[in-house]
Amino acid sequence: MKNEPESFSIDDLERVKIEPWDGIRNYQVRNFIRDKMSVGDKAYFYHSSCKIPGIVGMMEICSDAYPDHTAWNPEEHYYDSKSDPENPVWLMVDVKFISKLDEPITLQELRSHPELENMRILQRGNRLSITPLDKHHWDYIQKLYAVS
DNA sequence: GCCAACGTTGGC
DNA sequence: GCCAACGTTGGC
Repeated sequence: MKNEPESFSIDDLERVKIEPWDGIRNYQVRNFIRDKMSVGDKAYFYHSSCKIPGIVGMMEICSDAYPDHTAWNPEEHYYDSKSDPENPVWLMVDVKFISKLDEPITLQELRSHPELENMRILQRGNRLSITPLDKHHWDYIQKLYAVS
């Protein structure tokens, strides 16, 4: 799950422990959190659009998908007139902090492992802020995680 | 700041 | 339904 650390970082999550992952405004990503995610699933937190992009920690999904109310408020940056309480187009999930890496697993490092080359987040042109991970990719990164 | 890649929008 | 134009993402 990607986020720009300037808006919300792993340190922020460590501080608040649980956070609604709001602001999803892409249908593929919405369908993914709605249909494929379950409470108890784990996710890597990835910092994007920053000096050293990469995996910085781990978290757990701790809610089902529910309406993203920030889409209803014209004051909000992610306001979207298509969505309202009667017809909530956009959804979010709550995530819970698990751990933070002392040293991030950088994008550069991820790319250096041929075992990971098919990971969605590493594909050219991938723009989805949340991407599913194959189990073998998750497990492989777990090994990198253990030594970071 | 640049630019490739992609999703969305809207005219037709 | 097509597709050009536009906005956004995100690495570099």
